[in-house]
Amino acid sequence: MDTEKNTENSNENEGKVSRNFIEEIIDRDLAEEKYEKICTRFPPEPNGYLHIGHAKSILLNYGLSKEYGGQFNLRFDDTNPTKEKEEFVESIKADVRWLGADFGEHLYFASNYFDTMYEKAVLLIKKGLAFVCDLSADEIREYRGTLTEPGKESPYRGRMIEENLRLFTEMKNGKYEDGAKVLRAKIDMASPNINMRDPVIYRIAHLTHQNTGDKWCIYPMYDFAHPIEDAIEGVTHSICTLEFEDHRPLYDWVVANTDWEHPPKQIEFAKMYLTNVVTGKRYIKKLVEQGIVDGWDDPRLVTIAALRRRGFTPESIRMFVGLVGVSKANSSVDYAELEYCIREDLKMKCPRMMAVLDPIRLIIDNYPEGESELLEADNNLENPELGKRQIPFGRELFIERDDFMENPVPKYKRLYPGNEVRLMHAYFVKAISCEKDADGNVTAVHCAYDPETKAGSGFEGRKVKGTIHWVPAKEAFCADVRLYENLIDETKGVYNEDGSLNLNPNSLTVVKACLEPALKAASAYDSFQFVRKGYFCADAKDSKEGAPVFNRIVTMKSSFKLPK
RNA sequence: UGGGCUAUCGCCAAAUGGUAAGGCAACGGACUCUGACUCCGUCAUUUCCAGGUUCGAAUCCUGGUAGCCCAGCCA
Repeated sequence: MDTEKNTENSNENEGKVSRNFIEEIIDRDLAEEKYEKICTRFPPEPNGYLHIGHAKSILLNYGLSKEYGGQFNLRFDDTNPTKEKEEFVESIKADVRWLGADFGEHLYFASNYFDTMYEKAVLLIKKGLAFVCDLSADEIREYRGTLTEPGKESPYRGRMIEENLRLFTEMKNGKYEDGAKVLRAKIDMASPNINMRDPVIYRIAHLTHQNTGDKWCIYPMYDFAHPIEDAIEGVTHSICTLEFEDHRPLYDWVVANTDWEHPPKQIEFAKMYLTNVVTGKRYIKKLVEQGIVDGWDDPRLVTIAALRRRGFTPESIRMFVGLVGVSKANSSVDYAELEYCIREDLKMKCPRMMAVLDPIRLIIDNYPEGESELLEADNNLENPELGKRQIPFGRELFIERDDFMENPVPKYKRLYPGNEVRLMHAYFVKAISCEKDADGNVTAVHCAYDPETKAGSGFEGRKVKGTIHWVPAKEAFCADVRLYENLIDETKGVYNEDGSLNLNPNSLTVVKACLEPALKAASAYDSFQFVRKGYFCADAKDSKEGAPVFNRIVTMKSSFKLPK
């Protein structure tokens, strides 16, 4: 397993011309012998499901640890019991593993460090660098000043160390109500960086924590807790997103004043957005809570769970993350880039079955009535290792409605009266005529086949320009499948004034599709491709009784546009 | 309007004073048992703008402009 991963990694790095800015920082640190071994971490708060944006962070951190022979930790940043749920820690662990970021034994919880954090807070008080403040939340906000004006000092700022120590102990012991007091770092109320204006580092909250239960009624704030968590674990490079840049001075202040032998260092990179997709945990959460989507794994979402359900492979996501790179410029990556990755990954490794989404009947007039035969087809013509399957073939088939045109447009090379095409894995057929209903819609096409042209027979007599897919009319079975043409449009103003969401999941259609019999053995095929239809996802949730369970994506570029 | 950060092709993204990589998308063409795949070709005389320094600037300097982030006892 390990060797497999290593070769994978080295392959990915092959041909890599430049290092990203984080690698440069690490190279420099290593050259200066600041660290012997590097350690990175992914520190989610367990308050939702992971999405594609997190995948970038996970894989970045994991990749770095691999590249430098270091360590990778998964640490739950569970310092705020109001938001966190057990359900989410399980899903996050599963998703991280699924992505291939192996954290081994290095699974940690920030809440397990509460004792140390408390001691470090006491240490700050003893150093005269922290004080207990009785101001209310509103008062603290007022005293903080604004973006353009400095703040003013809290009247409690000058409390004696002994008093602070006593008060803080009392806070811990539950003597005070929520909000009555907080512990604040004593830094600089006039700092142009608001984070440095005596930030709150501990608050009172009489809540049961999912991990520590009722042991604590005071909880550390992110800015205080995070650097300590990193330091405790020996994290060397604490990689986070851009919005924490302003917090770095505070991060460094905490690290510097709480006495660590090997201080960690924070590095920020830009979050990744995908075009036309709702990224962002808060928005996804809203969609789920408002019932606009089926759940956290609704295939229209870009949560890891949804991508998995829709058929994306871990490999494809790793490729994607590698392709988009890391920088400090805000960016929105085209969804096509993700699709490229899944196509690329699935191309060789999944069987390609035939399915017809919008069927019309194809009648082979010169095929003997009542007869049928079994044709042998490669599951993937580019990869013989995937084996072969048998497909029943007979006088009547279904083909795709738009694979026939009574009056073809210029350059059309599929079926039209007088034109001959190949039926995939079968014979050449030449269209003769068509039947229509009262509204003029084509309902059936009559054609003649040439027995000489059987697939695999080595027939070289003549060539055809088009090949179309089909399904045997008698043996094919129908299933409801869902089509996801597009995800959800992220328009401006995702939220309305009243807090409701201004989004429409406009992209889901349930379609009756005719599937080839081989798909009935669904367990044998966990993925298949379907051509010329954009992408196509069959999802178990809406399948009718007896329908196979598909859980894989089908994606293919559709590139033929009818000339106007 | 205080502070922090960022601007290189439609979208990502390299280039670290030596003459604008690469990928996605797009567009031509070849091939084809799916108009896919594959292959070949095209796609920034110019790096947000304006000046300056230099033999030489995306890179350095000066001055603008635009975008993102920060005033939770959230992370």
